[in-house]
Amino acid sequence: MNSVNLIGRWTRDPEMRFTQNGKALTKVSIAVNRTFGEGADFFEVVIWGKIAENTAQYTKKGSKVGIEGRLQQETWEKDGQKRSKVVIVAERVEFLDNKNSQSNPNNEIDGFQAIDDDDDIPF
Amino acid sequence: MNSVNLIGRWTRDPEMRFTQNGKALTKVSIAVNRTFGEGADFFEVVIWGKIAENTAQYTKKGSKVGIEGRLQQETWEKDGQKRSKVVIVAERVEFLDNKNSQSNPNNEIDGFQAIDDDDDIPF
Amino acid sequence: MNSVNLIGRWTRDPEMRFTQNGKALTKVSIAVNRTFGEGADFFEVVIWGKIAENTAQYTKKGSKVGIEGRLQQETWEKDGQKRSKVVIVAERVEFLDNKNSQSNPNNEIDGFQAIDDDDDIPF
Amino acid sequence: MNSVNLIGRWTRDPEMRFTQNGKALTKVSIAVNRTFGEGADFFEVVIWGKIAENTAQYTKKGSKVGIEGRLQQETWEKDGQKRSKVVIVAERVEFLDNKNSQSNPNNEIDGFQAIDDDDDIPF
DNA sequence: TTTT
DNA sequence: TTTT
Repeated sequence: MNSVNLIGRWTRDPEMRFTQNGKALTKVSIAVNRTFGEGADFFEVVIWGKIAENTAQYTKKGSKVGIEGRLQQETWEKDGQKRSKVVIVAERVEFLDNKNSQSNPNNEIDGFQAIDDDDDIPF
Repeated sequence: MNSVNLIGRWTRDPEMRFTQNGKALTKVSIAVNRTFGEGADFFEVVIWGKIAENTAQYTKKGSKVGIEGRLQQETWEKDGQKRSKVVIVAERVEFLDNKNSQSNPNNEIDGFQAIDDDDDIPF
Repeated sequence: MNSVNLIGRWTRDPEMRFTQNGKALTKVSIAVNRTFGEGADFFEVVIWGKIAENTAQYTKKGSKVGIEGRLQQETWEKDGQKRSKVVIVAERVEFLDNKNSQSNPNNEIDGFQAIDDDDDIPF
Repeated sequence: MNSVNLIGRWTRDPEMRFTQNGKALTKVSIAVNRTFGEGADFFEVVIWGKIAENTAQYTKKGSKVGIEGRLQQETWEKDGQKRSKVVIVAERVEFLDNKNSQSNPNNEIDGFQAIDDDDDIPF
């Protein structure tokens, strides 16, 4: 079991690219406010596939989002040193800014996005 | 382990009362939209203590909220029949309507509310 | 967002069947102990696909499991009355009885089972 | 909202100490197996209060546990460089080794431990 | 209806 | 009984 749920705001615009095998990959950072209003924690978020595309397209720095995902340890080498950090792999991203509820009455982009990209999800 | 995380909207105004021992108790129902936009699920939510008061004071029918809590089985008797249902006991409620972000720059009621007033530890 | 995480024990043997479209469906009930040892809550669990098969094959009444899933409201009619109840749709089931850690050194069935076999809806 | 749920095993013995203000603090590291059996992720876990004491007393390297908690960003300075890492603050720890289910039929230490230390929780 |  |  490895499950994470967060609500927060992007601290910068989501950056999307395609990997060599053609899969969309978005990286972004989230600010999660602490319970009693004293500051925030900042985490790195990694998103794959169709929701990576949707997130890059429909959200930006400051957007409020809800995330369902899991924790992952990323490891790499730098100067012969093993380094590692914890990131959140988002499996669902819910867009929580209802600014567009006027202009988007059907709420099509508000709500969870599908996990996968290699398929058919209407979006 | 018993952990639930939801984002949704109240389907009616939260109803608060005080129990005999003076503890605030709010009951409300939440609509949680399904992933692919096809309908919603409706759940009953029970809130205790200070967040019960805050929820009743600052949210209403239609308010968007994030909930951290746990599942609980409520049981009772009716006509000599044992009945039971599942409710969510919310230990934190995050108010997600940023309408008030203008009028409430310090964001005091936006964000998680403390669990406790002055009593026992629910967590 | 709709996310549930539980640890508990099956209160009865998982019952598996295949739906008309050939998808495995397992129903079972879980007992989740409360924090301070006073009793338990009982919830109904619904499992689809390959993990439905694995759960039916490798677990039984009394098995300890961890569940990742989501809440779902089931509705039906009885005597012209609309009825409804809350169930947990398990998207992952982790088998926590390490009795078999001897006989199953590779731990292949201990740990999360994949959600799907070969089809739609990864989540 | 900031919620994490994990099942895994301690990679080393939990190390407990008391802070200056007399609060118990346990640090430990957890290995969480990936879904399809390919490897594990390793995370640092921080535990406060009574459950810090219980965890140090009743678990050790290799113990299987379930954790409910939240993510926290720890920051510090090293060589004039700002550094930061993500840790899990465990608010509940469930002991999942049922070795003692024989010798401990009442299961008193199996199950969640309370969060706080400044009180009375029977344990 | 209930698990350990 | 239901929210947007």
